[in-house]
Amino acid sequence: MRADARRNREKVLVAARELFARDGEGVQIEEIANHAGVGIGTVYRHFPTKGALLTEMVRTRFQRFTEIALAAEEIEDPYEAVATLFTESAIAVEGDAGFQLAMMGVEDLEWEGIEQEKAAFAAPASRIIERAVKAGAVRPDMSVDDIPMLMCGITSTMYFGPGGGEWRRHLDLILSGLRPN
Amino acid sequence: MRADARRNREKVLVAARELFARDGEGVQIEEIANHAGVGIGTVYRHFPTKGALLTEMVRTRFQRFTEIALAAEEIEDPYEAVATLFTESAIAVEGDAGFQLAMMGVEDLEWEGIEQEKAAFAAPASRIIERAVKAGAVRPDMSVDDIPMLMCGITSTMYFGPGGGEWRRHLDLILSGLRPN
DNA sequence: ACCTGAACACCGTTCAAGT
DNA sequence: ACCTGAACACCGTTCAAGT
Repeated sequence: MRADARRNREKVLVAARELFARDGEGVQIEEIANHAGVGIGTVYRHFPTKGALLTEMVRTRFQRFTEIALAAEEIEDPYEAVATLFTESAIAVEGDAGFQLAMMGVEDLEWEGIEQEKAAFAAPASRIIERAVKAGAVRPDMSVDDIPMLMCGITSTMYFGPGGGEWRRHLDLILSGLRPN
Repeated sequence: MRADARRNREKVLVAARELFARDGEGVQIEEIANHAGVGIGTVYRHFPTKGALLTEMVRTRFQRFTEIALAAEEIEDPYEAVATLFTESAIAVEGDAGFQLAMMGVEDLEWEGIEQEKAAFAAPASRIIERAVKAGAVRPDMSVDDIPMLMCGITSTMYFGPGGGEWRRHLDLILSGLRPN
């Protein structure tokens, strides 16, 4: 790839990241192109469809969840590790439409190497859950597979209520639902 | 309103109900018009925008939740009444994109008399919650206002997993999160 | 009054012309 | 090789002509 092409690709990504975080799926390609200082054609040269560009955003966001899981794993208390995993992920999602799509869309979006990235998240996340199960800090039937589903539910609720902060209560209810008994 | 106009309006609603339940927000106005056997202009004569037509669908769906709440109120066991309210609502939502929008969109959609309809739902629903709280069957801080939020979360999760039936587990976790302690 | 569908606007996408 | 933006396609919406 030519140096200027690489630079343009990067400019598109930066612009898309910013506008997408602010405006969500609604951003127009032309707006992204203007903001990046390139023509629309250039955006399409690097990302064949709008969906492909969004997918690239989601891919980047996704890695952040893995970092959060790795950090949460360091927490001593088994239950606190689980609670932190959920809470930190939710905070990352809050106010960034890019993250929200990442959370709501994980099930349908596809990209090269998605399996590895899912596995990279699942590894620390399973260890956190398993430890909490063994310690009796969460229901014995809890599994990693519950995480995306529950996070999707919490995310879907982020614009609820006046301040939009009701998701904290939602999270609270979920966490209490994960406790044993 | 002229008799033929009224008939046309009804035909549009029937067509919209069917196609909207099947295909969700994606249905095209032209498709609805064809299916109803009228011109596009007629659809627009009765519903000024696509959003207005969708809102009308949601409004109809919404009343169903009130019926469910009234039926659930008849259940003797205070906890079962709460569980049934959630479960029946979720079943109604499942597989009908119209209901799903009703659930996901309650917070932003607006229509004439929405307050009364919300109140009509809130009345039996609060009685159910209050009774369960007094009986110690759910957390003492549970309120009617939690219902739309939680149902929105469950709905957002309806296409998860292979069969799309994982929402039952989600509901299970939520219900267990609602128990006292 | 109400119905109809050609025409317009908007936005995602393509591609011929340019460097 | 890569960039550009005029042109095309699609779909929501309008409105002049018809009954």
